[in-house]
Amino acid sequence: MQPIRTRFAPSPTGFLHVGGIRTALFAWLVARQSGGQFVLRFEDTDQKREVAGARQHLIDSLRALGLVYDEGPDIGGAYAPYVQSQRLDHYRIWAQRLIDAGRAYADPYSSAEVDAFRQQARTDKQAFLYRHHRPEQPPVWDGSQPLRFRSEPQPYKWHDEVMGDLSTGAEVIDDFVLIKSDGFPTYNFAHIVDDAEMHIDLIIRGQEFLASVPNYLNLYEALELTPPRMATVPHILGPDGNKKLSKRDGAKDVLDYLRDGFHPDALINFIASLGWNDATEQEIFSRQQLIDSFALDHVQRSGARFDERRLEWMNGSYLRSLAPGDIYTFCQDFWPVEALESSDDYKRQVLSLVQERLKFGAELPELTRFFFVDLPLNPELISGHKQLKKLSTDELRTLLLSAQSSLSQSDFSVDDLSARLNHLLEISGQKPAVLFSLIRIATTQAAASPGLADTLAVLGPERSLRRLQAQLDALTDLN
RNA sequence: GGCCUCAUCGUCUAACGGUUAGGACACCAGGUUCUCAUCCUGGCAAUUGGAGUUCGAUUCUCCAUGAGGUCACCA
Repeated sequence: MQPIRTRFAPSPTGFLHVGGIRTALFAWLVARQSGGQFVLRFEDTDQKREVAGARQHLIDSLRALGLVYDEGPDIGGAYAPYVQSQRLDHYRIWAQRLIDAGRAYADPYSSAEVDAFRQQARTDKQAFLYRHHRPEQPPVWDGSQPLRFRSEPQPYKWHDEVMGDLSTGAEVIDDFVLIKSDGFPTYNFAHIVDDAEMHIDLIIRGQEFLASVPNYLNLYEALELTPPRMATVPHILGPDGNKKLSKRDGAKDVLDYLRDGFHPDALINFIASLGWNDATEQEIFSRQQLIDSFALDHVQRSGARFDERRLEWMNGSYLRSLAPGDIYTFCQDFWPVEALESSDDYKRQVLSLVQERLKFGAELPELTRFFFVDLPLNPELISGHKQLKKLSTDELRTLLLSAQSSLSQSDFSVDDLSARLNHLLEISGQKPAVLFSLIRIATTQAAASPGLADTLAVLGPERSLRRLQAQLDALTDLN
């Protein structure tokens, strides 16, 4: 396989959401798979839309997900700079070539005049084409007017790595703006120059650019450039709508997912599988497996909905597979505040019990708080229990007293606790649903917890017996 | 309105003319001595509609419908 150079070229106008990440991921996968390079480039030609901090945010997001780029704004490379606002001289040179060849001209109209043309087209229920108003004797371009491309409309057929063979008629080709009156190039012009100069082999981008491709092809011809291969990926849709995923649809910053305790590998796996699969029934892919098996022609042509529940399942699957040391490291920032004073050893024991029920890191506090602090007694856990609510207070006390006397003799190893709990089951004649539930509730005051013997063993004798006593006291007060 | 693209279970998808239309998530039921979860077993559930082509269409063609994109001195 020939090495393929790909790029991710976001504009620093906001945070990076899953749609953007997916484009970056696919480009990264192709580069890694082929032994090529993955390039990051900032397309910051619209100063008005720039958002403070967005550049660093993009870099942080890619880093956090492990989408390491080989060349980019902050690390340089053979074709630096990788920031369009620092490449204006490059665009000037290519623009001059077009002017000299008679393929670019100054736009003499005011924006109000162009708007009027546009309005007329709308009234006539037609697509707006500037070239219908192309001036016969345009003024010499002095940089104060927009510079427009003099297109040569014709039909095009081309191949898209994802969408397949595409074609359009000449009616979609227009004289678009190359350089704005503020001196900055448009995306339409700048990306073509940059991709050519940076020797990008394959462009992967969202479907919002699909309609512009014929114009690009026309410009490539005027520039005497061979177009790179192109791949168009459909948008990721919101969870309940059909709209393109946006912040108000619940699209979150990928860093938010990381902050909530989603594992980068799981996030990568999930986003890759959103619209792509290798035609097998495999669902979980390691990073290397993704690199090995990814193929653009297996990317879905229709948009996919973002299903957070599936992400949670996948993340849980990843967390369960982590080795004890790795899950411990992963969870470091998610412990409840009450765990602050606890030893590493104790926290490791707790984690070994809750690892299999953790879907993402931010769930850790609610799952583990009772291991670190005595929760307030919650009478509803008993009064609302379908078995326990049938028992009298005296019966509950009797059961707890026998549990107390047996457990106080225990060394609190899991084996001994299990043996004693089984014995209690026999002598009390109660079902596990009654006896174990009661002891579990008394010692955790939590709606859910890991297995009883395991939980007691981690809690230890002091905490367990104290909580048993507290439950007894509460039941006594009721009498 | 013009142009382009898309269309399989609720969701993500497999089946590149022949399958009882497969898998996963979610959901439901049962099992794993208690809860929650894991794990196991089972269940529910789809080819947008209509014409063609063909011995045979999820698959090819056309039309309809629906959805998305685009028609910026934004990317």
